[in-house]
Amino acid sequence: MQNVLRVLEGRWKLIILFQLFGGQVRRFSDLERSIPGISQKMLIQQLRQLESDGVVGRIVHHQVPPKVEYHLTEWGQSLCPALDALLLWAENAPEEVRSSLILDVPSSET
Amino acid sequence: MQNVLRVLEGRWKLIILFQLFGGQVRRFSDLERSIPGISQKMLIQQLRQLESDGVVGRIVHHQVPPKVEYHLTEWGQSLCPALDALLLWAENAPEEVRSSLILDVPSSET
DNA sequence: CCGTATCCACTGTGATACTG
DNA sequence: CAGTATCACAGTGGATACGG
Repeated sequence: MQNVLRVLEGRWKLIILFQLFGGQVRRFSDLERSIPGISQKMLIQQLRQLESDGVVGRIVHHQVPPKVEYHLTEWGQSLCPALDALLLWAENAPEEVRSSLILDVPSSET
Repeated sequence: MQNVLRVLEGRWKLIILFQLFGGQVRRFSDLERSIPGISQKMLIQQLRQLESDGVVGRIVHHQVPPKVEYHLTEWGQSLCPALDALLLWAENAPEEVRSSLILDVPSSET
């Protein structure tokens, strides 16, 4: 049990999983763009861990330029109900938590 | 969203939450005993964070000996469906993940 | 019983630069 | 585009001892 929960540990794991929610197939650069604040290193690291834990699958298309796609495995898919419940829970969060103390305002140009 | 998910980050958060599942009211020492491997420091630290994030409530009974009880707040209760789904997911985990590489065999006595 | 304080090691995370 | 390598740092986590 503890063992299994550790699969989800890591700052970006759940966020990544949400991106793959519902059977989506996403490219590396796609994920990178969709998750503000994540670095390539963290993205690849967490993906690799999820992959080796059997939650995420990885498909390499041998092309130029390279193209790699990620998706939920079957077991990963079975996480979706939990993800869904989590989403619902997060939406009901009190304001103090939502805004937290974390203010990252990436001033997008001018 | 990211902000809200961070409430659940931390090695013992989910495990603690599972102990409080379904409206249980548990004492400090009770929790400590129920979670093998956790230290007092970690238990109190994670409890305090959960408390200040509004997930867990704390009730002090001014007695000798002291008695403090923890429980889920209303918002914490609304996490239960997710916890439930997570439990179901964990039970469907492939064997490789369940056994993982973590073998902690605390040789008891002798 | 329920914490707090301190010390210390480790590992998770992040910025940056580089490669196939 | 996708990924690796390195370095540096902060926070987490663990052991132990002490206090109300």
